[in-house]
Amino acid sequence: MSLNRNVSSIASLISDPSRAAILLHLLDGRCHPAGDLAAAAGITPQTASFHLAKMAELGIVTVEKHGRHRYYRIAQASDAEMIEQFLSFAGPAPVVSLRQSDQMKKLRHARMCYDHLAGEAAVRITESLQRAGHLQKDGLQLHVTASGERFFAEFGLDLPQLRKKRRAFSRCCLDWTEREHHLAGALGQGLTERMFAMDWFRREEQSRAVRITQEGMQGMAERFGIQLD
Amino acid sequence: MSLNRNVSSIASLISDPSRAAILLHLLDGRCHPAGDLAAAAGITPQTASFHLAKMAELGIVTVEKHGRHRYYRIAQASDAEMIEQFLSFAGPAPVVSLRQSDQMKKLRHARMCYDHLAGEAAVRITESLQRAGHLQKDGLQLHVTASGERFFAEFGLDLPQLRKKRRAFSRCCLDWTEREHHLAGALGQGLTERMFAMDWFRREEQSRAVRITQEGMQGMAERFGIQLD
DNA sequence: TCCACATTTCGATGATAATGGAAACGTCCA
DNA sequence: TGGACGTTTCCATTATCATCGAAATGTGGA
Repeated sequence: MSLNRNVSSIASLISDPSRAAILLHLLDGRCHPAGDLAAAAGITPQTASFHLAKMAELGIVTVEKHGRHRYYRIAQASDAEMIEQFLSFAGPAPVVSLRQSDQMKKLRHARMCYDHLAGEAAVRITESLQRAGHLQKDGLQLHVTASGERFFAEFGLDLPQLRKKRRAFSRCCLDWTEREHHLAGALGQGLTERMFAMDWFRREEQSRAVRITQEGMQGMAERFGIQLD
Repeated sequence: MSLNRNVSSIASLISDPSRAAILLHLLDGRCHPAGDLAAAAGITPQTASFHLAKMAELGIVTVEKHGRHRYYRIAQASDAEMIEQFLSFAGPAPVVSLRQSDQMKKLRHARMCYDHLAGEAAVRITESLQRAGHLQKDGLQLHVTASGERFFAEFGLDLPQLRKKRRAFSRCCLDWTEREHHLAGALGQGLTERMFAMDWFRREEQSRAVRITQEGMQGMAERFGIQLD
């Protein structure tokens, strides 16, 4: 009567502080060279390489060689969401420094969750889309309604194209700072991409945090009826 | 930039196969003497005691002394739900034996998730309550509507009493076999208790599985419009 | 009072696994 | 071609931790 092998291996992945630090760093959805991850976790390159090899073997991260660098990233959005969800149980990390608290505020406000937007902004957008009848929640799925089809098309998204991708089209992702759901899947990714293309958001350097621009404020108010401070 | 201490400690709790087996056994919400848990995990009483002490220190389980036995149980429903959710990521365990597959079928059908019903039956009931307009989903909350108030009262639940409990009144709990939400919180517990009182369900011995009675079949059809096989 | 039994504490053992030094490999650049 | 650099592989060290035997604690029953 033992648990699935996977449960234990996934849990032990997170249970090691060094690996947890690496994963947390990778949660921004970007590619990171091994050296950066070592620095982020406070370990030597050898040790980081050891951990990364282990994670790659489990299929949770993938490598891409570019010159003498090897860029790692989380393999699947669903894994990133799993880690995010796990974070939501433990609650936000205890605040140690002012600088950290400031960073946490930014993360809570808006951040990347692998390849889509998370945080207050994402939750509010998702709520707005449901309220407007563009999305309809059904279990862990978020169905796009007929009006939603029109809305997203007008917003500049190519839905048929997004549906073709080999991943969940539209689904919920639990937000660990807001404890609410936000839009994930191909649609979440596409919407996020589009909003970045319109310069509504800009990524902070070296962080998962995302900054909302003036255009973003205005656009969110006009298109989603959301007032963010 | 390291993760919260809790994240690692909780993860390492699950990452050990023996502890995982113990936790899985405790997921039925019942109290279990230490010896039973040792047997369930396939370890000696000493080792089980060691693990249980560690879990108790983290506050994930609590002890109750009765004579020369010490009964352990999962301290909080939210922790049980956390473990259930974690299971949902890894998916169901690989089937090894026919006996196991049979047991899994039962679990998928109806089981206890700490103190409330889970599995297909629970998901269907929750869906039905939403469809009938008695419950309304709002993020992770499930609001009881005015018609819901009447329905539950008529069903024999004392809602004001349930609201008084020092825990979430009504919330979603992700079902790891169905990958859908079911009703949890004080209301989920109360509803489950009431259905057991009406003899709609009966617990299997030594298992989290729950059997539906003839009365249950009939009642579910009449009250919830659900046809379970 | 004595023994059986459930459980814990203590102590020793053994296995596992994270870590970093040394060195090798491959790539970029001069 | 040679050297700097990012990364990995190999290897030895170390620390941690699960495990169990032995013994202690505490409870119930005869």
